[in-house]
Order: sequence, then structure tokens, then C-alpha cells
Amino acid sequence: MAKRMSAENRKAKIISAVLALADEIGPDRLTTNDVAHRVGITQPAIFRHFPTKADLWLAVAADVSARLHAEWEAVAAAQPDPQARLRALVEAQFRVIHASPALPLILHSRELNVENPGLRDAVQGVMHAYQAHLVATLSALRDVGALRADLPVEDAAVLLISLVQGMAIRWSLGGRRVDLLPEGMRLFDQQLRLFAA
Amino acid sequence: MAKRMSAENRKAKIISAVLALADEIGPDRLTTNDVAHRVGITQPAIFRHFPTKADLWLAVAADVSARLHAEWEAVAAAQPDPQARLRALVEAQFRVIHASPALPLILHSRELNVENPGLRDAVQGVMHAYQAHLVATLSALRDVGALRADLPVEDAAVLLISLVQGMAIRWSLGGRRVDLLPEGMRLFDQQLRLFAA
DNA sequence: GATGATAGTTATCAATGGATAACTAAAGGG
DNA sequence: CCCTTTAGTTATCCATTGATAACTATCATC
Repeated sequence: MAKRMSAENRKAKIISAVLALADEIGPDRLTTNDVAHRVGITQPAIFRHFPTKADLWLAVAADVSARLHAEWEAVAAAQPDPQARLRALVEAQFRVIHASPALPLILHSRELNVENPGLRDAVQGVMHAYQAHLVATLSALRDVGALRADLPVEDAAVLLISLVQGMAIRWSLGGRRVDLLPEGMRLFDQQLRLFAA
Repeated sequence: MAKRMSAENRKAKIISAVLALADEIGPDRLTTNDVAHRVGITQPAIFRHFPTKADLWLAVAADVSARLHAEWEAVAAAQPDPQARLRALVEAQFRVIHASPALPLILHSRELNVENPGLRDAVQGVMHAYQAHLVATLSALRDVGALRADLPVEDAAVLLISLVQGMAIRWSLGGRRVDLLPEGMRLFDQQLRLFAA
């Protein structure tokens, strides 16, 4: 028998196990049995905390979303300078992806793309929020005159988001041998130089 | 009984069905039964043409790889001007992704990332080849003096690849409502303007 | 037209996966 | 100390999945 735990704590453990296992064995091949085994409980115990597997995924998305939003708010509060804030926003993404490499995988999972519309909406909301943060910061950068006049802030935001995702793919496909953060930030600085007025 | 077909033709049908279904129901949830049904044969008939499911994936990769390489070679031959060639290379990617939206999904599938090392190597080879084409074309662009001096061609290539992948994700996550090609090329032109000397 | 090669079928398997029901036992407040 | 609550277990179900074996029917060629 597994050590008894409050439902709240056990849920947190399960969610974190899903994130770890989604990376190790893929979001769409992750079974409730895998999760249970990793957490140290039996498979049916999962369903005591989450009615269905889809609900478990929604809980994962809510958890990730909350953590990301908190991080972005913290960055916005801590970095008054637009350029430093932009850099911190991108750096935060690399850090999160490095800590939870499953996130890019989930973006392309069938769970998200086909079977779980709620999950898709949740992820889309998160991406929109991030884009809004970028656009706001880029606008501030423009107001300081540190942005080319012929570059719409929306396009700049898309280029930055693409950079993060592209680096994540390269990192993952390359067996994660290189360091994501320094290499990603190097490319970011490169791109930012191109943005400059 | 399905209409009898030469093994070669049947294999081609199966491969194309895998690509279509990988998009519809996800690479990692695609079953041999799905494929057989789509092709119009029974499930065990699949195994007459491919010893295992993993071998089927390798055949898919070989097929896609051959088509991509042919396309890139054609572009390189048809476009002597570096800038036009670069544009055509990027446009080719958007076109291929539009025609086979499963490709970005496969990049993040467990089949590729965990279970089928051969598939991973094949995809990695394809990406390297594309990057080499980009780097070569960007070098030609540099020789013409149409590239900023402070931008290494390797970094520029990574930025372009990221752009393609980032747009693919946006397109997919947004329900594919917008047109990938024009929006993607618009962003490309924007990025190219930033690349200019 | 007979015949050998082979594409395709039916039947079947063992393993796995999500989920349910009934039971057990650890907390924790009174 | 007891008793209610509830986290966790065991046993079990039905559907699905990749794969094998044995059989059948079609095609090409002589």
C-alpha cells in the first residue's frame, strides 16, 4: 500500500509525473499505468483523483498555465526596462522548456490536436497570453525608439515565438546534447540586433 | 476482397495513407487497422508489405525524404539568383507542410523521439540537408553583398528554419483557418528585410 | 489452359489500455 | 477510543492493437 497522501498533494504528484513521463515516453503513449507506477500507487487510484484521462490532461494544462502566467507577471514586474524585459521573457521560455521538455511535444500531441478540445483551447490561451506580453514589451521598445520603423510589433512577436519553438525542436532532435539556454539566447540577441533601429 | 495490386503500388498507397492518417489521428495513435481500412485492405495485409510497423515508418521517411531532396535540387537548379532561390526554398517548405501537415507532428512523435531511432536519424538527415541548402544560398547572398556583415549565415539559416516551424505550429494550433503560404511568406519577406545589408 | 508466384482474406492470439465495482485501511475530529 | 471520511487496493471487464498462421484467389507466363 502506498503511503496515504492528501488528495491535493497526490494530484500534484500525478500531474508532475505526467509531465515527466510525457517527455520520456510521449504524450500520446503515456498510459495511466505508467503514471500510477511512477507515482507509486496502483492504476485505478488515478481515477479516484481524475474522472477520466482527458481530465488529467486538463489539470496538467491548468498547472502549467498557472506557472507560466506567474513567471511572466514576475518578469514584467521585475524588469522595467523594455529590452531587459523582452530578454527575460524569452529566457523564461527557454528555461521552462528546459525544465519540462514535454511541453513542445504536447503542442503536437493528438491528445491536444484531435481528442481533447479543452486542452487545445487551454494551450491556445497560454500562447496568446505570451504573445500579448511580447507585443506589449515590443511596443514599449518602439516607444523608446529602439525598434525599426518598418517592423510591426506583431510580426516581431511571431518571429520571437518561432525562434523559441525552432530552437526547442533543434535541441530535442539533436538529442539535447547542446545547452538550450545559452544557444537560444545567443540567437535571440542576434535577432534583437536585427530588430534594432 | 480488395482489388489486387502490385506490391510496389500497394506500398505507395499504404505510405500515402499513413501520411494522411498521421495528420488526422496523430502519428502515435495511428494503428495498422486504420491504415488498412483507409487503403481498402484488411489489417494483416499490411504486414505482407512491411515486416513491422516500425519498418512502415522508415518507408514513409524514405519517401518523404526523397521527395524533399528532389524539390530542393529542382529549386537550386531553377533559381540561379540567390535571393529568389532562398525564397523558393522557404516557399517549398510551406508548400510541403501544407500538403502534408503530418510532417511537423511526426517531428514530435514518440515513434520518432523514442521508439524508432532509425526514423529519428532519417529525419535529422533531412533537416541537415535543408539547412545545408539554406547556408549555401545565404553564402551566395553574402557574396553579392545582400546580407548584413554581422549576421553569420548559420544563424540566419536557423532563424529561417525556426520561422517555418513556428508558422507551422501557429497554423496548426489555430485550426488551420488562415492560409499558411501567404502568411508564412509575408513573415519571410519581413525577416529577409532584416537580413539585408 | 495449366501452373507457380504472390496479394489478400479469415481466424486467432497475447498483451495492453482505460475504466468500474467492491473492499480495505489510514487519518483525524469529536 | 471510536467512527466517519476517503485514499488506496484487488479483481475484473471490454475494446483495441500488433502480429502470426493457414487458406484463397488472382495474375503472369509458359
